[in-house]
Amino acid sequence: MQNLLHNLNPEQLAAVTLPAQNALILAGAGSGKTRVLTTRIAWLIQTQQVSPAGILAVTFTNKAAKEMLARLSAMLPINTRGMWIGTFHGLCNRLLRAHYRDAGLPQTFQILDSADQLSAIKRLLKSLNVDDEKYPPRNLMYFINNAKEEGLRAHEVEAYDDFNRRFVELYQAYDDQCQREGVVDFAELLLRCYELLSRNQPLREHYQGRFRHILVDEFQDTNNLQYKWLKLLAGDHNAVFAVGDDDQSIYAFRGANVGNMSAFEREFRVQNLIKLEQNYRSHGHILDSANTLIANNRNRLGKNLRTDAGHGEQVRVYEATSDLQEAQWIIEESKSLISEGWSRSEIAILYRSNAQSRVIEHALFTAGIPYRVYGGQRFFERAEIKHAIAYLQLMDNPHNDSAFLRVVNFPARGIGARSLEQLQDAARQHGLSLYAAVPHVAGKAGTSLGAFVKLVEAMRFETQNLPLQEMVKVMLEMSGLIPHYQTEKEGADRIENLEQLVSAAMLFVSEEGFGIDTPAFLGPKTQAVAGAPLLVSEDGTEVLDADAPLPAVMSPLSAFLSHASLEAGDNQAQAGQDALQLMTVHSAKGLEFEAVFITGLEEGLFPHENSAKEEGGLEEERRLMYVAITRARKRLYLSFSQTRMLHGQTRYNMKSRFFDELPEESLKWLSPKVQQHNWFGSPRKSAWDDAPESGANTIAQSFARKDLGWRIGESVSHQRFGEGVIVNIEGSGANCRAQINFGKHGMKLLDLNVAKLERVG
DNA sequence: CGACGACCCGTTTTT
DNA sequence: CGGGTCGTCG
Repeated sequence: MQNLLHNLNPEQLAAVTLPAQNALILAGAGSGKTRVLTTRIAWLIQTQQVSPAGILAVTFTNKAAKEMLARLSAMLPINTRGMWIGTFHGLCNRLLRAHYRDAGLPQTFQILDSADQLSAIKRLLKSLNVDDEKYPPRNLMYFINNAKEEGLRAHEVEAYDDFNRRFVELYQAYDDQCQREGVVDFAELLLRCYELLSRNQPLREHYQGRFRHILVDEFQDTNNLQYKWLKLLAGDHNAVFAVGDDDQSIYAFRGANVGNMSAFEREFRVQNLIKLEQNYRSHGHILDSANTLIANNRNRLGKNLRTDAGHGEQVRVYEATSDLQEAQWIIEESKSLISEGWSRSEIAILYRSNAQSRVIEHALFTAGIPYRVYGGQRFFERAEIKHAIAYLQLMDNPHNDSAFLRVVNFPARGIGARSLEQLQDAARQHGLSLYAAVPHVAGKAGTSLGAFVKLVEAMRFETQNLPLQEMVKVMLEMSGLIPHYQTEKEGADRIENLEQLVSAAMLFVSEEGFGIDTPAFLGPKTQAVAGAPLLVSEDGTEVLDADAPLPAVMSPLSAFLSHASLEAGDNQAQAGQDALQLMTVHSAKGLEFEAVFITGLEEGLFPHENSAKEEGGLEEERRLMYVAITRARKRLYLSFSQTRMLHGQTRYNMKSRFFDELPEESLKWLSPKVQQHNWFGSPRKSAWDDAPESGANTIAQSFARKDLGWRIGESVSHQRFGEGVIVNIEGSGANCRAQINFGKHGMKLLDLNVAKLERVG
């Protein structure tokens, strides 16, 4: 125990050793949040306040769950298998698998990822002859997911007008389709589980009685349904230990509700609120910048990070003339960091939106510096993998129409649109799945469709007693996927990926205990079963507690398919090599680097222009900036550019308002703030007017002399609107007007003969 | 049935 | 500008 607790600071120690009551831990960036969470669990177990089976720890990402498990295994000598540590979705999946009957699901229900969900919706709209111009599939998807995340079924959603009523009807139709096909989307996983526990009292009481300690990571990211789910499981007697940081709430756009933190404090009658404000990551100037910036937000729970690390270096600020030149500067700066001995993987280049990476990538590529971009396509999202998964899905549950349609004619077997139309008609007529409707189709179409059904049956029969990885191998051959890609000239990469799928299956079997004879499987898991009470299902049959070994609850194939949907796999293409790290600010959350570049700090980009329209949008952008700043340990660079190529045209942006919210004494302006003169003799606040970059040339060309001596790209000041940049000038003489970007005051069209503008510089 | 061209649109993302 | 989708040809 001494070991566990030593080296904790007083606040951390207080949090770890709190009594078994609800608690809210406000954990600032770099304050040792994960450490507190895992040490808390270890301490509870080691002091025998709870058995491993009494722990429920919830995270948002698989990565976080894995890390927690890994740290725990290092801390505790015991087997961690009895503990429930996972994502909201993973845990709900597990509960639904164990209690599929009570949840009203088929045993082999399958999980739709977002892409699957969207195509299911498109298919629905088509089958109902709905105009997808008027009801865009994407909007319907948002509508459905939002409703589900509020815990609302179609019949509970208020239809306030005809348009909205149609959405509600389509929501109902979508749920019916999913039920018919035996599939659930991500939000459904949570909602179905919530409904299961709220309707089924014995089940609810069983799990409430079991999970005496519920621990939640990244609490600020919970949505309303997750909050309700936690409240339900907590009941009146369990202790919820919620860890989060309201200042790092950056996912409101996908349903996260920061308000859950104060709601939690109130509704769970939190007596124990502990702030972790000691930062172990960043040097002083960096931390001061973060603190000063975030102090501009209202509605905070309130927190100020401190460090013992000393001031360190100032934050370096750079003004570029063009996005190209900004990229070049980043490369030069990185090069000198690297030559000073900084490791490439400890340097991160962050941007607000993915589109910004292009220029930087290009410059890095030209300079021959290895880099890695996060956020691309993930393993299980690749087309060939999706095809293979569809075959596996059909083998497990042939009524999955999405899977059926994906591969019924891939590789091509002469089943065209007209055959499928006949089949879909027959299915609708008889209320059957496509698979089941095949016998109702006559003629040539019926024959080829029948052959496909026979193929699926054969794959199922041939593989029924094989280990998972063999099953995948056989499927790849019998389905014709491998032969197909062998004849394709660009198929080599795809075959390689398909082979990786076999490896993934093998790895899954060994890690998840689906290797039937492994000692890990027979050991602690059987004990768990013996100790777990049998539960009586609503239909009177006995079912196992959901911590029965997974093979007792679902087949290896079902489990692997869940895994493929819930954990789409890594999205890092070129792993291994020491490379610069490129990513959006969002994906940088939770990571840290020695040196960080925050790029494109311009009005309209960061803060993003769309954020102005949203309620609380600017505050979320500011939190995003806060997250970005707090990623850096020792060195932080901030950069912006006067011009930027976006959507095929040059934009003239003002520097981000966030610069005005940073402490001046912590900043060091690299590009001198001196007035210089360009070719036209007009001043422009910049040190780079002679930069021979193409971006600068674009400006030069657009500097064709307009009337009254004003120029595109020039910085001006207006009595009411403050500082702005001239974006365009139209007309001439008495009719000369300028379009000016006044940043937070927006774009204005001003008559240059009337407006009182002053040059800035 | 596949290839190619017109056209549209453009934050952030995990499960 | 560039990626993705849709529709029309061969």
